[in-house]
Amino acid sequence: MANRMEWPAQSGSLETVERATLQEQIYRQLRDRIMSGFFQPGQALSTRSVAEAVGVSVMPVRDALRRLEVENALVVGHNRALEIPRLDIATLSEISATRIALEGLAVERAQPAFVAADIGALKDHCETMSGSIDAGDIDGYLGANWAFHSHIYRRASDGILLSFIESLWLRMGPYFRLTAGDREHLDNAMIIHHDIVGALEKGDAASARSGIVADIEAATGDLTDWLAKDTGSAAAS
Amino acid sequence: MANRMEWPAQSGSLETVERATLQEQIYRQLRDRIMSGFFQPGQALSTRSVAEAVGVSVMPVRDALRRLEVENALVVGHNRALEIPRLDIATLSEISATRIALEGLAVERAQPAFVAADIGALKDHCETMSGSIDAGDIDGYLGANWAFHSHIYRRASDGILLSFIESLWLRMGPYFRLTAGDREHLDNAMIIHHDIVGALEKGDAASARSGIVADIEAATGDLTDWLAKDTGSAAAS
DNA sequence: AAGTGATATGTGTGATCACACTTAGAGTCA
DNA sequence: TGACTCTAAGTGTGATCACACATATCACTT
Repeated sequence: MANRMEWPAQSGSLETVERATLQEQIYRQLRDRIMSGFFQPGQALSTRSVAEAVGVSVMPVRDALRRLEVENALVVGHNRALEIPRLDIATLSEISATRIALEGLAVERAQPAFVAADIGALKDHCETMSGSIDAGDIDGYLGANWAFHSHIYRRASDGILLSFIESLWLRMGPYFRLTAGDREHLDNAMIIHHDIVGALEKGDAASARSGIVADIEAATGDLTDWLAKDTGSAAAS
Repeated sequence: MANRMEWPAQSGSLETVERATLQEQIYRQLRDRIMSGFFQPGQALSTRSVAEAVGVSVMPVRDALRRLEVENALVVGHNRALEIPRLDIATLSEISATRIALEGLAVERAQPAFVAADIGALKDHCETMSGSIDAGDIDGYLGANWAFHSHIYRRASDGILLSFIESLWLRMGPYFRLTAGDREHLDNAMIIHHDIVGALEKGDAASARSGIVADIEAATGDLTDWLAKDTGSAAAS
């Protein structure tokens, strides 16, 4: 009974996306929820519980969960059920270093392909982020933040590199929300974002890369502090 | 009939690995064959054809193929069937840049963890490679080459970073064999490998990284030439 | 002879069932 | 009271079936 999933409201949105396989719809829904921090680290997602929650058979759920497992967004847990992976400092360090390597490469590759419309899109995303911060809308901020970054990376890759970066964000998704409430962190992030836009506007790939690296290191630093503080106090199973 | 798979000899080895799910055994077998260049680029691998070839139902094959699809080792092809992806110059360039970023990072992270036993293992792999070259054993060379590299990367990561690197090798696997027949390429590669071992033995992470980068760039250069020559002559569908 | 339709084949998708395995817990016995 | 066994629930795994869809082939019509 402890594994009973809470699957509020949004469940109906599964029918909205027509013309896609059930497996694809479920995958995308779970993926969005993982990246936006809907699920708690350690929460179990078994095929039957998810299948019952969305009202389909286990087959498409099985495919969706397996896909997420391969992408490192889920790991086998307690009694063979898949669950949201917990993050320790060592793993966070590895993920951060990998993010710097991949996202740094991506922004360098993206810069030559950037046109005025891309700069405009990035500025729009920055506007959305600022507005969400003022409104206290963490979901809005996180969504715009990913839209900002993915717009850049999508100019560098149409395949493998982008899928790797998405996998890393998916892995950190459940934890992004935890540090996104801090105003100081958010203000600093916005400064960095504007620096990145400015660098890309000037065609300065090296500075753009430095900006991305600074953004990743800031997020990693905040999360490292949070993890260190958390492991000291929380003993919840 | 054109999609009829040829599945010679080794098929029996599926039963050798006990204590693993069928899906896992099939995945591993397909994975090894892809990385060693057993399958031709463009060759179709449908669930039913593979299931019939190995003598199981479609379920475990379906899982194994999906996993490989998520890892970019297979792509949806002609009539929705999965097939070995073809490589074009632009994709090769992206893969190469990503390999440099990730494998360069991995060797830098691995260096501090290296001990004498690791150096010895690398030298053993070099011996195997040299012997395979002299014997004209391409499979032996490719296997030892991957063993050499993966031994290094395994000291840097137990998870995400390693899985990304494996995904990239899996993506290039079908093409490795094509340039591995050139003696000049092989001799050059062996020099680089010895340089890498020497750098790691001295604890020189920067030189080790340079060696890895040189190895990747050499392989990429040879394969780029091969692809350019191939697209000029081959018009086979 | 050329276009057009029906048909056969191959494909992934999804549902349902049976099974083996693991784990937690209640029950029983010493 | 403690240790043990047995049972029940929960889990992924694999087989089998039916279905929708895409493609190619062949016969039929014009």
